[in-house]
Amino acid sequence: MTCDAGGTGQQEHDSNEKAAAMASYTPAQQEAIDCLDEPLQIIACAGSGKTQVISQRIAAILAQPGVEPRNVIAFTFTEKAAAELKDRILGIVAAERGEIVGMAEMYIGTMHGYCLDLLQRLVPETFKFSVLSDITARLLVDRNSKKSGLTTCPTLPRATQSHLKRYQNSSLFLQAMSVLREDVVDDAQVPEGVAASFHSYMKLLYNHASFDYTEMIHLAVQFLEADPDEDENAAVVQKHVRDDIRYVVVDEYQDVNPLQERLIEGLVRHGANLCVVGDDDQTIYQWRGSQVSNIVTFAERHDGVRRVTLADNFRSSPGIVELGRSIAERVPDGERLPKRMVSAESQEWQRGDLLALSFDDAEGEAAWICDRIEEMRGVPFRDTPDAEPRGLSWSDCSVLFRSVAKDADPLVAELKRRGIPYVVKGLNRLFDTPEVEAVVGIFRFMVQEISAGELRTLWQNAELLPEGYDWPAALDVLEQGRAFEQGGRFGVYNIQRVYLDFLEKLTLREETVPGPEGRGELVYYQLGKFSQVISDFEQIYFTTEPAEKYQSFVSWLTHQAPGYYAESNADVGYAAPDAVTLSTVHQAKGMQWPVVFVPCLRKNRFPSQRHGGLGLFHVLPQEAVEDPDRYRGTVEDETRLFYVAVTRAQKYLNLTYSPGRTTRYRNRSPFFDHCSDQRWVSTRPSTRPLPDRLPAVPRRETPQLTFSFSELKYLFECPYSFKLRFLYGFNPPLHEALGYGKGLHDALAEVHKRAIAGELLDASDAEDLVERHLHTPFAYPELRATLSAAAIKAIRRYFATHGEEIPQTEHSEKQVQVHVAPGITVDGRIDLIRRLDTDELSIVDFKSTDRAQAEEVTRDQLHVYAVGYGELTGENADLVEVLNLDEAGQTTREEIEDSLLTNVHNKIWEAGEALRANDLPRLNSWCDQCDRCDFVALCRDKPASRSRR
DNA sequence: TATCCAGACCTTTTT
DNA sequence: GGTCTGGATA
Repeated sequence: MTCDAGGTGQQEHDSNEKAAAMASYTPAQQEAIDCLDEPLQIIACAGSGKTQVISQRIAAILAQPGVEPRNVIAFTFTEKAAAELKDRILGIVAAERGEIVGMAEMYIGTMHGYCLDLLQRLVPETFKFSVLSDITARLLVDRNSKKSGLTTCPTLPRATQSHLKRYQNSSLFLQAMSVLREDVVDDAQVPEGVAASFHSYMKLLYNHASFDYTEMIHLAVQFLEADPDEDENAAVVQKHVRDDIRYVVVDEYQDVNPLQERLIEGLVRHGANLCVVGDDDQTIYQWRGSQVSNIVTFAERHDGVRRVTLADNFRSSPGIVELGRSIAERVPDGERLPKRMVSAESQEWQRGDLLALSFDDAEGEAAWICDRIEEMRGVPFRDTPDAEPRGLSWSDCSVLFRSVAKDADPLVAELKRRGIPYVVKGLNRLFDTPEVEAVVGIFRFMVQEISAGELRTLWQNAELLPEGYDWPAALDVLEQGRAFEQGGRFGVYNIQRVYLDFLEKLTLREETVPGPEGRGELVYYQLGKFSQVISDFEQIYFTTEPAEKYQSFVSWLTHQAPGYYAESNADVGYAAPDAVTLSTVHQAKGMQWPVVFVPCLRKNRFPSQRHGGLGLFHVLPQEAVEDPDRYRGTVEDETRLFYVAVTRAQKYLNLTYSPGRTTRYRNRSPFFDHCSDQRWVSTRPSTRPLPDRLPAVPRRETPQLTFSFSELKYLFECPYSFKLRFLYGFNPPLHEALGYGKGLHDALAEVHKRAIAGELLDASDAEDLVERHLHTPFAYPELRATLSAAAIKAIRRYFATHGEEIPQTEHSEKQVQVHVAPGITVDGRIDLIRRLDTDELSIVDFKSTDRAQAEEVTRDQLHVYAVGYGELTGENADLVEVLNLDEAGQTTREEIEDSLLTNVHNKIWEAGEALRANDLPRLNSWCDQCDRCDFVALCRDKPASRSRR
């Protein structure tokens, strides 16, 4: 599920009223919107209404005769930006032309998501692949430290060590492995040993049926570039691109890396129109490989490019805009596109709005910031020139740090002391809390690193022992769990199981957490996060020898994991709190606030000094890479980052400095001095009284919610189980048979897709299909054999009972989408849609006995599919069927009724609203739902009348 | 005043 | 491993 909880900053939209009244585009904006047939490059300065222009242009594309939504692709950099853009486009299209059919088939999202989707729709060999996160990729490499090529990867002579080391250098290794695929690399310059490591790593990835983030795009690009006569998959992919793709829009083009550039080229090679949107001044991710030269040389690389510059800033006062411009112009001319941002004067500038102040120490600085935040509360502010003024509130203020982790502490302490509500983003400290220390203690006890007494002390100190807790029972879970010599299979020694059982026996529920009101929620959030930590680890180490597995887990917890997992304690739920935002400048990209603080402007911090340590260029010679400096970070990069920080402010900007504790950070940042010299900026606070206060009104915003069908299913079944699963992050224990159901689905998907293409498979293909699609990484050998035999049988059975209907397949894995209300969208795929002999159109959902991902399909869910299908095709299906692939399985078949459809629509809407209000209660009493629930032990006791299974 | 050297310190993060 | 700082030295 993706959700822009917003909460903290307003997205870069000029508010919805403006969107509605936006008959008035500037000439430049209108030119961009109208240009549909030439390659278009939009240079969008900060606050220039970029998202609105893109949305309007896409609406114009869709309004052309003969253009269908599936002909359009729009890439954004984050899922959040995608949700925002999608909602805006749907809004415009609905207002201009009412609902249009097939919107689910317009791709708006990240390039990674697109490539994964493309592969898993068109290339059967990839159906079983799953995606590794940074964390799980690193676990995989460390677990297979030799096989992955990590420890055989040589370093260059000037490094202090000759090879990369397990654990210590795995993230560097992964960076190098990514750069080798993402960048333009001169193969001749890559040391032989590194090339060999790369080969090993790729082999490991494919053997594990896993993509890392880079590989999704890399593989898609290979299919786009390969000779279609030589590669069947390439032919299929390229045919799809040639037939379907007519418009490609790329947002944040300045952050595109060379591999992504190749993807874009591959998609438009057959004549699709390309529009790129970006601002070279806001490139802040070079260190991740993005290449500014893409945007600078775009016009040279394409014929007949129309270039439109959106220079009007609708966000900020002239003071902010001019200050921002002076910062951008610190970057030498040759490195940026010429442009001149001007203020559209949406905000008024007054002397004293922009301050640059020095303090003697960090405490003084923090105290002043808090004073200023309190002082700003209630100050009249107009969101747009024609809006009624309202009083500023907490959520109108944000504090942007170069490094939250290093610099935010004094301010956090002061905010806390004064009781000002705040939200911190980007803090890497989940593992510092006593609660998580106590949880880690569980596993340190299991490997006999600490005694039972010490464990209990940890839990006491963390204040996590509920009233009347049963310590011996809880301890017994751990004793049992560590009886490794009993010789059970690895699957028996399930870490997640132990963890959940321990919490159960301790009777630690959200409401039994000791302490003040609200602590239960925070603690449960931490416990849920930890459940995720376990999942990440077990996903890679599940099949390791139990004793070794627990030992590895503990050392991973102590040495590696603390660096990975961010805690954001106030982020529970979608209800946006009225609070001051503390965040890094990076995370503030795309946001705006009336009041912005940029504190701790110290030399060596902002701009940040260059980093030492074993780095990328100890593995790859820098000559192998084009423009190696971008991986190192330059002053110009920091300048652009500072530019981003300053241009977040709409009206009030407070730049402050205080010396840091160490000599290194004692001096003022040159950025601070630059700003002090600008005439818009005052170096003393104004003594002029602030205008009369209004009541503080927090900005209202509607968070974007997008959920999948399965998430919706949980929300319908039991809101509290949804909360445990998706808000807190609890994961059920991994099951040994995991992957069985997915494999069956995938095999049948291939059958149906081939049928659509006119190729009919039969029972004799069953083994081959299972071989290709069944991936059960957690099964022990006998189980794997059993599952494989069962799958073959199930598929043969399917051919026997439904073989005749296969030619009547209309769609397989059809992507559908239900747009329930502004900001609430449900996404999903329908397994199969087929025409029956009765000429009725039927929506089919496959079911299999895969305990770990049992899809208890409800009538509601099927009707959601029906609604989605209706929105997609404009045509209503007649039936919904659940087809059970089990031996004894029964097929159910039901007519679709209009009244049910309306009902479901309302029900989704209600569920979305409840989610936004954070109203996710438990079911009233124990019921069948609870019997099946993985987390019932975290929720309630089993009534005595229910017998144990 | 210029130069040398020991010692301290070490960011950002989406997919 | 690279960079910055400040005190020691020429």
